Amino acid sequence: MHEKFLKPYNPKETEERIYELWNESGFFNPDNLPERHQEPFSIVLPPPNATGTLHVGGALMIVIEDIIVRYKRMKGYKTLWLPGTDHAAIATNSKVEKILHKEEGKTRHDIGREAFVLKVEKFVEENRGALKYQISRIGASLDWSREAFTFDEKRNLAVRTAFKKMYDAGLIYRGTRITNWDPKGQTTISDDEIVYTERPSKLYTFKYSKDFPIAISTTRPETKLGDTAVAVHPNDKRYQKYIGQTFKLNFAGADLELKVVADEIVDIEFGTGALGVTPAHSQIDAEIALRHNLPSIQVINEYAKIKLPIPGLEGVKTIVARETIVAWLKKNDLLIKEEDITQRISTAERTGGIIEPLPKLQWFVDVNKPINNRDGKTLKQLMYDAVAGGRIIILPERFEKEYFNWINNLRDWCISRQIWYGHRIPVWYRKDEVFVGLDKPDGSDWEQDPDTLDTWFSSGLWTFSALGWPEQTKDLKTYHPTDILETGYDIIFFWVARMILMSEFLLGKIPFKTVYLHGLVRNQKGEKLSKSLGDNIDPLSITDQYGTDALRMALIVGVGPGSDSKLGPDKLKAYKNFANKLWNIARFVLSQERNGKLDKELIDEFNTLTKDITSDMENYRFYIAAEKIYAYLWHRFADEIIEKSKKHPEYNATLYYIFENSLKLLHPFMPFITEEIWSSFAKATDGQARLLMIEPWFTPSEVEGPSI
RNA sequence: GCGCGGUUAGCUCAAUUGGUAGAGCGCUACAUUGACGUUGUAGAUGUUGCAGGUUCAAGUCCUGCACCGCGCACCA
Repeated sequence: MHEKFLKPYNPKETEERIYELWNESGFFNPDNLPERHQEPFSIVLPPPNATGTLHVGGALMIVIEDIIVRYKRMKGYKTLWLPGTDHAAIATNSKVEKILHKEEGKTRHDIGREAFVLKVEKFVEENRGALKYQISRIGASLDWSREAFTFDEKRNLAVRTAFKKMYDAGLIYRGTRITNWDPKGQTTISDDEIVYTERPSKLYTFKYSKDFPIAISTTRPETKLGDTAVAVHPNDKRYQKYIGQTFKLNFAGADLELKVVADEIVDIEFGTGALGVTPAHSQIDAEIALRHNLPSIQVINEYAKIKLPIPGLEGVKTIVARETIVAWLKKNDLLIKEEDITQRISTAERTGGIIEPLPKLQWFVDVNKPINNRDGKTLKQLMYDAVAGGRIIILPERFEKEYFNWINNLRDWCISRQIWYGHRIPVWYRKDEVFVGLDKPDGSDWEQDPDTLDTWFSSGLWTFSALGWPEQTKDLKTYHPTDILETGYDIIFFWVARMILMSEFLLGKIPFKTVYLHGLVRNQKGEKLSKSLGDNIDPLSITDQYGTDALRMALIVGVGPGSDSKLGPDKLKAYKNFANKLWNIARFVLSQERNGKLDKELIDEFNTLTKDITSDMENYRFYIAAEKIYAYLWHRFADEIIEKSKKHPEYNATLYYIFENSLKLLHPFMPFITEEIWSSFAKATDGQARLLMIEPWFTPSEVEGPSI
């Protein structure tokens, strides 16, 4: 017996060595797998943010995918798991801006676009290495030779190509719309990047002036400086007589011309049943304005300050302006009511800035335009059909409903951002000319659009851009559509839906066959782990303390797809003990001579277990499979079968047989310790050193003869 | 408002298509220098949130309710 078994299992000493062994074997790369691996199987890694560090949620993602990939590889598939990182435009941009401000007290505008982008790129490069190390420590059997980055040369070509194709099909347009403006990040964001928070607020009911006959309610009196109409419901008897009339008046220093219009969208029950229409600062109001051909007055600028040249208000922050106007209303005896309400505030996901709806000239993806070469279907329909038609399965199933619900409410996707780090929009302008193409057109005076693209635009291409698209590579033909997309349920809209959109339109194919969604990992109190709370546990510190295999088990066991889980020391300790138990089982088995014949009854029992576990693996019930092999090894094999063999050495051959094959079943879950133990057993069996990682998955075979 | 999930042992959670409610941690007692960073043996704690219904049989299916959480919409 190897003397290593005389000491307790030491994960620290083992893990890096084993990972190196796997890496050097070349088997992470499907091209190097033995002959029996023919049928392809592929997963692309959801690329973690290049500037971030791996958190426990990221570790869960790695673990689930590694389990799937290791299982498929052992089953004999030509298995590719493709790694990459995401440039995460807004997140990275704002992170570097923060650092710049902290270290040099400067903004990006102080140092200029070029210098800023260089700074970001340097920062990203430094971080990617650290991230890659973290991922490998979790045991990820990723093919690093194919590593991609959402912002490298090839992916940039993919982005430009995608933009051009969509533009040519009329699916991308430029227009002035009410957008979600983030005053803090100084950029627009998409609807999905908004996070709602509740806060106490006041609902003011007032009259614009003494002579104006209708009172209205608002939570934002300061925007009323830009009102151009008052809308009422066509059936509302109270206001019938005013419909169509126009009133000129002065409101807090602003000269307003208010037309009374009738619109179905107005809720008779709300407030006074009349709605002050501010076309420049409300989505709904802009729609009303469009229907009634109303002018639009912009009140607020990009810094959330009053833009109008009104003495005492110009340049004042919106919140201050609100107080000023309320005071003016009170002074002029126009304020009728002031109620306390809870208001839902829109904030920007990345910066926390309060969203200011502003009319801006931006680029959009049209989700409702019929597409010629897709039977006149819209992008919305393409997204819908892929899932509704069963070509893509979402697990757990309930998320399919959320997916459909999201699509039904989907509006055009704003894809341009005013930040500097990201894929530059491939559009050039010269006077009144607009050129959309892969590269700058010939001739002078062309200027490229200063904006960059929403990071999810490039992420949406990931399943095929990572495989080389637009070039028709061998990898693309072999591995696309990918088999499984595994990610957190929190980015189903951001990412999963956008990938389906892009792949369906650009390739006419689904990007993946199955979507497996995992839940959030929470701390022991059940709170969401967040960086701001400071409890964002580094998975590597857990690995150091308990071993990676224990971390993997603790993350997996008892956690079904889509459900949130808690991670605490108790669970980690339990699986650390299991690793040690396994180590001692190995020590005991190795100390026995391989005597006797196989016992039919015990082998039959083990065969049944194997069939169960295999079926669990095939049906994505990893959390159950892991628990079964754990319970069997400890409480059946160690507690009963080994104990029995102590009095009956003729069982020893059976011990070897079951334990060696158990290592295969356990390997996807606890790859390090099983590989380490296997190395001692493989030699004991036939003197050949083989990696457990590419051993064929155990297939039950009948044992002849009676039980011992 | 529309929709989804949860409610099971002191705690954290399982229970694959309906078939005697389980695990880990914790707790109690006993054993043990044992292959074991201990581990093993035995044990206690449950009207599976509440009220009905279907069924030979319900944690699981149906109806209603309560509480916790989430998504989307509205948010003047």
